[in-house]
Amino acid sequence: MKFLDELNEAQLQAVLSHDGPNMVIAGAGSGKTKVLTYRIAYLLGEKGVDAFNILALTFTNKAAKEMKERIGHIVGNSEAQNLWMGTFHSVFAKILRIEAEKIGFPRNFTIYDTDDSKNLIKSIVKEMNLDEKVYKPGQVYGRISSAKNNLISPQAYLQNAQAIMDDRMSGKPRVGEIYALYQKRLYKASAMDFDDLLFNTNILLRDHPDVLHKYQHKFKYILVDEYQDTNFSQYLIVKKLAAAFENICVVGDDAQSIYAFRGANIQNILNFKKDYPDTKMFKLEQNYRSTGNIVKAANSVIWKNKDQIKKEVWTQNEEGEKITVLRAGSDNEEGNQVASFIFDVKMNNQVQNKDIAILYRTNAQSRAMEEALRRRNIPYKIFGGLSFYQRKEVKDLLAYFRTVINPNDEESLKRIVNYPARGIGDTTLSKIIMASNESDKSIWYILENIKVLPLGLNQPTRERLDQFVQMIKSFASGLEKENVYDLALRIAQTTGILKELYSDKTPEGVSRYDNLQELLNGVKEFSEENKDDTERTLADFMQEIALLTDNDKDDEDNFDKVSMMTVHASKGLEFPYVFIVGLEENLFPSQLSIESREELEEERRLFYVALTRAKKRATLSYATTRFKWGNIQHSEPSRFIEEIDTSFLDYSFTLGGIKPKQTAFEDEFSSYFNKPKTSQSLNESFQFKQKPNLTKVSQTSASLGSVGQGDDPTLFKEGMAVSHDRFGEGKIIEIQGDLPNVKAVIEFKAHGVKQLLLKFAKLKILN
DNA sequence: TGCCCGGGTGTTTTT
DNA sequence: CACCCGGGCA
Repeated sequence: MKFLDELNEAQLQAVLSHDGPNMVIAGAGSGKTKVLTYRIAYLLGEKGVDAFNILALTFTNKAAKEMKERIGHIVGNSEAQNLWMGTFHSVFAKILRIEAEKIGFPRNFTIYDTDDSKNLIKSIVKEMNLDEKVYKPGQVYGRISSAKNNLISPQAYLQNAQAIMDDRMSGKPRVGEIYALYQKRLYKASAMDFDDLLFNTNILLRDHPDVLHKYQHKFKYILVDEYQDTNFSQYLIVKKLAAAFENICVVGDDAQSIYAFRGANIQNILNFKKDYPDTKMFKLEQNYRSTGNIVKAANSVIWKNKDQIKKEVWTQNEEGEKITVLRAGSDNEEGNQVASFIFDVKMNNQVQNKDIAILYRTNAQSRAMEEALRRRNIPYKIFGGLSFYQRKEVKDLLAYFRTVINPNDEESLKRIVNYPARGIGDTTLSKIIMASNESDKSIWYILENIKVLPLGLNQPTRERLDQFVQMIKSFASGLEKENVYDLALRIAQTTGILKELYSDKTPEGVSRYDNLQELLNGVKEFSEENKDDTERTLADFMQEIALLTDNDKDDEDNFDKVSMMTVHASKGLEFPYVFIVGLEENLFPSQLSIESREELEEERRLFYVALTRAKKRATLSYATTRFKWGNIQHSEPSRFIEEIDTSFLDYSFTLGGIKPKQTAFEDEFSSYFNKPKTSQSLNESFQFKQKPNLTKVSQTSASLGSVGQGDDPTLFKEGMAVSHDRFGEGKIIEIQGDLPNVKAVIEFKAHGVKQLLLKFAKLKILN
């Protein structure tokens, strides 16, 4: 095969070793995707393996799509089309639909997204009369998710000593019960959450040897990309499927494992050899992406980690420029420095915007960067954030689609039963929900029988509910015979959603309407993509969309913009010029991670990932003060900067930096002088919020004529009598926390005990 | 039913 | 600080 000469020796060996267990440790930028692609092409083209017998699992839909395209180029699209290639979730969702009945689910089960799951948990917490402040849906969901990723069922969870203790320690002893009820509700709704797609696949393969046998023999060759990011549930699926032939090839880089916090287990890659003693291991160590300086700097950092597979990434590329370090007095100034640096880089090196990326640890950091780029008229695009499919109006219409496909889907049903408003209020709904939970029948079942069930609802209400049921049924009758776009449009029109948004002429309303049009266009495209003769249904559309994220959509209008994203989101990407910002202790590495070695090592890997995105030049920046929770906080440079061997660093730019003592006012002032003086930017500079001044005043001197707000937080002591605008008079029982987030526990005469943040509470001292 | 206000809370992430 | 949520009120 002629394409094989495009590979280096290590890559070639990894491609040619087609049978048996193989592990490819692929350093950053070492041509990992190339090896996977050619390996599959080799199996297809040279070894005569049938595409239907190959299973390739990737981390994102995007990766799967790109790889399929590349393989298509080599062996032809029709052949590539037959590969089973996709994310764990999408591949096993497909299999679960085929085998659904075996584990007691209908084929049309709904996939709940994270929002659905959290809403469901929220209603369960309410039902159990638990405190929502204690049992926060997000946290409970996290617990349940990690249980599922470790294949711990609700029953097992309730008896799991570790889980019981953890929950007790965190003050949430009833998580196990919530989990059990949550699972019951999912079942009643014929729904699975993301983790269930993997959990239930495990159940399916465990309890049905015939099914296991079938897929073991179907997938004679299994390839797993980003193996370092698999969790236990995924690991076990792969292990079971591969057990018959052991033609399994995993590709990954332990140094780039950055998802442990959501259940990924780096041990999966470290222990692969134990599972398959015959493993042939290949190391791809030549980096084709970055300059010598960047590669060596990255090495010098990652070698500080204890947990790793020994390897040395090297490159033949030129040494390139050293890594620049920028130091700023504040987060805003950091933005300005980075923006002006970008400006210079563009001027001096003929660089396009799309060649540049700004990477940060947390999303919140994007704002200072945005403002600075905007002021210099540098176009940018932020990755991440609210996804198209999570927008309210989109979710609303999708909820109709979901209800039509699976009327048992309670989260969707609850969402739309009274939207657009049709006189079915909360009271009515809660009666129905209660009846549903008591009888263990779905809400839909109750609604279908609403006319004969004695729920204490009046005649007109029952009438309206019945009309709703009839409407959904009329849509459902079109599922099999109506063209998917026609049906979708009919739903959007008949329900009145389109009309409702069309009449809203505010900018937001217009944009919502546009979003619905975009969704409908998506359905139209989907129906026209129809390659085989079989008509694609609305259920097919939802199946495709449920596991899609914005990153998977092709971006049309991002052809020349600076990319801004979290380091996590940058994995697998590369840019000639990379700026890693906010390199400060307690930010990167994150405050949450500096206590244990394992977590700190993950932060270090994260930094390694960030650094190795850069092809030509990397710039690191930090600020000595930063706004956090509305306060200025002092910060120290990140240990990761110091961990880079100094011979690869260029500190000269930090010397001209503005002194850390500078006040925020001067900061804004200087930034004003640094930027092009167009009238527009002049206006913008006046729109700045004057954040720090107020805070400072209240922290240092006692209320200098503060606008009748309340007394200075430092003056409050335990035992004092105070008064509050709303709660009236009370007595301070306890003072907690540090300035400026001091909390007071106050017993009010009329309202009982409350905890108030002094900086907000506007408390007055009596006498 | 929807708006306003006070209060609470947060700042990895992806399927 | 900025955003979200729930409660109170019109």
